[in-house]
Amino acid sequence: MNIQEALKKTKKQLHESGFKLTPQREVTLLVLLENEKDHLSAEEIYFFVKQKNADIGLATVYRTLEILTDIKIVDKISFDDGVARYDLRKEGATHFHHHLLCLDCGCIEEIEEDLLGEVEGLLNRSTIFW
Amino acid sequence: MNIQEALKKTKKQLHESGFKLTPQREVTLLVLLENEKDHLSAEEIYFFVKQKNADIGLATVYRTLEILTDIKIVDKISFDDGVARYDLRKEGATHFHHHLLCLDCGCIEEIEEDLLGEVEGLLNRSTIFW
DNA sequence: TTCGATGCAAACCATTTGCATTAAC
DNA sequence: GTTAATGCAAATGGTTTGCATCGAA
Repeated sequence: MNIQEALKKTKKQLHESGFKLTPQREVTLLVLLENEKDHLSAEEIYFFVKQKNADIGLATVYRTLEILTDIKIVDKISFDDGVARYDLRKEGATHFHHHLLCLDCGCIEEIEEDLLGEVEGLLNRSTIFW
Repeated sequence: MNIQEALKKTKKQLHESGFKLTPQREVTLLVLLENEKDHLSAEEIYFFVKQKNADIGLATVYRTLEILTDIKIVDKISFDDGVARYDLRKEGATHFHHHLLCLDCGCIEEIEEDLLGEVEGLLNRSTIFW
């Protein structure tokens, strides 16, 4: 699926969840899709969004990310550096995946293997993994 | 191992790492040992420490917890609520364990099963798990 | 005696919020 | 036209830091 298709799909999800489709939300989604491999912080997303000549405030980026987290389009990740990062959910992913954080360079890698599948079966939906 | 033994042992670890054994550090260790089952935040630890009539500032608690994290006596855990929690390492534990956070009541449970053992074998010591 | 440790208050900084204005529906 | 969404600036709150003092070694 290319970016335009994915954008269309996520916009539809937003709309179906009862939210208005504003240009600010659209450009934030676009930045997330264009940087799917990275784990961007709100400030970084704000920076990229501004580069697209978007008229947007940082608070709106935060508010948009909160909505996207609520409707499960992105996952919010907290490492110990005091900055939350946001990760687009993989197509069809039903649960969180893990990350490796390099203590030397700070880079983040994803663990592809499904480490939690077995345990998740035991849990109800009021529970999230960490 | 009872609390007094454990305290003696962790104090030794602190000292062997080149840190001074101050009353503030000792009482912080004691609170951590007495609440081993909980996942206390710095503020909560400060509260318990103060209850022991200790003359200590919140900044010292933070500084002590940073040291204890560095020398691997505790693990620092970040959920998405903006408060770091601190978890005494289990005796002989060589890697991080996982947590379940209840979205209704906020309680935290530990996952006993070793979910990461296999993958850890692939990694060098510059890497931490999340 | 020395140098690390402490307490306090101020600084920091990511995130949230109040409010008047704007725009999606 | 209604109501949610936005931008801005101010507030929030957990954590860190500067600095003078203290005390473990």
